[in-house]
Amino acid sequence: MDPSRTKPATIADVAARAGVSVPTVSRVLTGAAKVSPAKREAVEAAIAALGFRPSAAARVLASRKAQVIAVIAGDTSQYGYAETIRGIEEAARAGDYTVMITVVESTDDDEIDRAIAATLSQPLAGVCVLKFDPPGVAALHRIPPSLPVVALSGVREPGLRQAVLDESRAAEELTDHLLDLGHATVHHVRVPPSRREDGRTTGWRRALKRRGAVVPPLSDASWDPRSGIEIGRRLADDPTVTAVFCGNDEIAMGVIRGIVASGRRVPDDISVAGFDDHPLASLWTPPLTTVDQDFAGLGRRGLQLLLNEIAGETGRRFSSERPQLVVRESTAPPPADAAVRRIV
Amino acid sequence: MDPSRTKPATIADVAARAGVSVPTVSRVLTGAAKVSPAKREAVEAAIAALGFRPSAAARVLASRKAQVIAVIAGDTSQYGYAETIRGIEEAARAGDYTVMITVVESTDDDEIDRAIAATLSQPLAGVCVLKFDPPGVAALHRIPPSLPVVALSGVREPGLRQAVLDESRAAEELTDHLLDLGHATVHHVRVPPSRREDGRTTGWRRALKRRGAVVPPLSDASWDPRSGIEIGRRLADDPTVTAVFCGNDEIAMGVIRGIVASGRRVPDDISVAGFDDHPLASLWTPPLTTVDQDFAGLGRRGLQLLLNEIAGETGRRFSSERPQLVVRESTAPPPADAAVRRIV
DNA sequence: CTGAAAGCGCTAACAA
DNA sequence: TTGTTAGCGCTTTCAG
Repeated sequence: MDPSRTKPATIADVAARAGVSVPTVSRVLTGAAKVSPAKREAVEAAIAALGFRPSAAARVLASRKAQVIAVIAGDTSQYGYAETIRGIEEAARAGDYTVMITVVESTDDDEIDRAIAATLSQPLAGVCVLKFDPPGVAALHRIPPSLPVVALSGVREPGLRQAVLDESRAAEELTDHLLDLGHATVHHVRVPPSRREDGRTTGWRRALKRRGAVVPPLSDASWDPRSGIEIGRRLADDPTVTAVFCGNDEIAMGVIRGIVASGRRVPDDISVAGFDDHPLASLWTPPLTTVDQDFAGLGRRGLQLLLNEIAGETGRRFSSERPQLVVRESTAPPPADAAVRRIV
Repeated sequence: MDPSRTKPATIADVAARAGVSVPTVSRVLTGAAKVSPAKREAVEAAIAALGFRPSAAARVLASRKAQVIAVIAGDTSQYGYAETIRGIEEAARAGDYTVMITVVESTDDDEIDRAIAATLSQPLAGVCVLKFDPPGVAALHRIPPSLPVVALSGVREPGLRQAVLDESRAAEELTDHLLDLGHATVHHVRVPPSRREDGRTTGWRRALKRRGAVVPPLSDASWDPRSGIEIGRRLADDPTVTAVFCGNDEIAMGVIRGIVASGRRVPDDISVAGFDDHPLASLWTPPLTTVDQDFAGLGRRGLQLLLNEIAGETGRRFSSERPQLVVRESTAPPPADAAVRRIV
């Protein structure tokens, strides 16, 4: 009587109630083989009446086919990660897959193995690795080669099935925008890089070199927006700094805060640009010039690639998209005296 | 030779290689029964040599015990949700559980069932429902009663195993703070409520009534920070408005933007407070007065409660924590003329 | 189209 | 302590 004590119906219960054999029930469940309309209806009625839900565990065991996608990420609450995961989940749900999340916080192999052990012992259809930071990159190498894998990141790499957001091209375009405004060079604040050099930094450097501008030393920020404040202060103290490109919008907000605290204005004295087009970027004072990254789309594309591989398709192993430059009010031409100084 | 074609080792392979029976391998795996050191070592060596990883599906099927926790949420990329999920995942990983995420976007029973069907067919140890919005609330009722469930939310409700962040107390305190500053009353901008009335709104109303202040009409915002802009404009147009309490920090940022665009100052003309202590709240101009919510802690506490229930403990069914008021610079006494108008 | 028989990889009694 | 014997709930041959 107590529903909480009723144990779930099995396929045998359904078969009995519908007056058919167990394999017939299985056939209507999987839709694999033809079943006469009469029996099919009887089975469906029994399923509904019993509230039967097939056990995924038994199913996986018998069919050797899983319906779970594991997502491995270095972080889940950062804007970009959270959005990417949202896109993955959305696409997975549409394809009747379920998403499992595992966070890896370290780059140490043993720690990674420990973190992903519970997940890898699950029956997995495939794995999505968010390769935006060192832990994500390290985790990629610990996935058994027998599992279909797709990497999502900001830089193309050979030999990998991956969906990317072409950050270096976008960063190059953003740097060009600043240079076009008349700045002699552009400083860069880097967020924790995924490799020796991430796409944003690469694009920035490439634009500077192509235009013959000096490549100033990098500043390194953490993921915490407040880490930008001190960097902003330091940059503001250097009178030759007129343009700063930050690795993400949140750091840009911190940097602006630090610059303003030092008594210099944005963009009048110093232009500051971010990256990502965070939901608050347009609300910031001043509204941020940035690059719109479609993270949710990246997640969807990545999952699609993975599903293709799972289906055994030999087609595309790669999907790239170019983020869009969004010019707002935090970037402007350098102040007149800076321009003069440059010419001299 | 090709590792990608090697099929995974089974427990039988391990047993054969170690020269023991299958159940003995199982015993060292589960640690349930005593095994002689010699055999244990042989088994462990075989496991390592073969890179054996037990199949969770088979394990679940045989033992009827799952190691997966499903998290059902209405959103995953919002700051509060993302942080809560991070806390859940962290605690789950520590307890060797794995976390599965499912998003429900609708409040329609059929759609919810469709969304969670794939997840519920998995062998689940328990379910965490993030009950902060209407889809989350609706989803709670669609979980089979046979499954251990814990609800995470901002308001206590009887009959539920739940971890809460006592929002109404905190909202009351925040409203009191504004009233203490000398404001005649406080306006409220609500984010999509989880019930007829959410904790933030309840606390606000309670404080106002207790202090004998007028309860002004509510404004409703969406989750998009930009929806606050228009509301800010409208509020700024009403000269009697001197204090606004927004349902979250992001909306507060939008509201401030709208107020400033209308030519009024924050906090000089109008005080604005948020809720959540978003990572950018302290960087905003002006830095936001808000309430610090420990979402990650909420997630950890909730998961702990769920683990207790799974372990069959009859102990605490409830865990509550009081968010902390954080006073920064977006709130101040009302302008002198407003005070006069109030006395008259 | 349908049913009978045989597992999937593991754990849980039960003897030994 | 250890091995033997039975399944867990489902899918997959294979006959019919």
